[in-house]
Amino acid sequence: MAVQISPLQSLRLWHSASLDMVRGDEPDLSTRQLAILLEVYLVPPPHTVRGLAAKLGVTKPVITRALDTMGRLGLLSRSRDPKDRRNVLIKRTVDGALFVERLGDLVVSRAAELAT
Amino acid sequence: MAVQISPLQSLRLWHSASLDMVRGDEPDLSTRQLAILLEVYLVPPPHTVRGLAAKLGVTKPVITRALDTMGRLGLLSRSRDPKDRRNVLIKRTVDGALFVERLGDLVVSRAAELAT
DNA sequence: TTTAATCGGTACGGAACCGAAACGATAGAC
DNA sequence: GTCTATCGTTTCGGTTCCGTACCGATTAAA
Repeated sequence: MAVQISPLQSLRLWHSASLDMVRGDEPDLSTRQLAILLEVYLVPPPHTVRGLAAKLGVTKPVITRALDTMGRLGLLSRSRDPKDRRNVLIKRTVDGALFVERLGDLVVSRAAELAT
Repeated sequence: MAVQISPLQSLRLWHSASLDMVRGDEPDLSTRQLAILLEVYLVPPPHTVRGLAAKLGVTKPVITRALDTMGRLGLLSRSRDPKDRRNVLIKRTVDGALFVERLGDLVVSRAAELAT
């Protein structure tokens, strides 16, 4: 079932959601960081640095730095792939799952408030 | 008419929209910049630096810098308020309106692709 | 007219980020 | 065992951003 939404509603939804993120206590993530976070939590594993870099169309250090920052925030973690120790597997965390869950609930509640 | 959307759909929608922004040619705006841009284009004027800072819960220099950056990109412009020359009024631009319009269309098309 | 309040912008030191390039570690080919 | 390719990370110089504090300009109050 596709979601029915008008351009103006889309913008208003994104607007209020962005405002909530900026105003919130948690440090607001950059667009790149958010894209990485959602990729990890919405797409089935495994996730590697190289794979994420290709998916986002950015260089590897961008991913490494974003993982450093979000790792420090506890939103995700890294571990070596035991099968191929060159790889690093990006894993979900409990805190990260809660964060993403709150994000989804936030959008839902903002969407419910939308007028035509 | 409120928009009906589930948490998972919300996250998938934000995910694909973020990916589009990151992958796009245009430099991807930060969450704060996007919040400012949408505030200016969705809320009736006038918009001042101080007002935006209060609305977003950030300091003035954050707004000044964001206006510098997005002004350089042609997404909005500044001009002194002739009524009270201490104020700076933030104004919309043609390029900015087109950018925001594309953003709305992008979300709509991504929403249409969503499965349950 | 002097004083105080209010605007946006700037200076500052520190932090995070950028892409390109080089690096060590690991794995596979020969 | 020796190359070679492929990982993720680090280094590099340069840019952008952060909040605090201060500045010049403008307005309003005394």
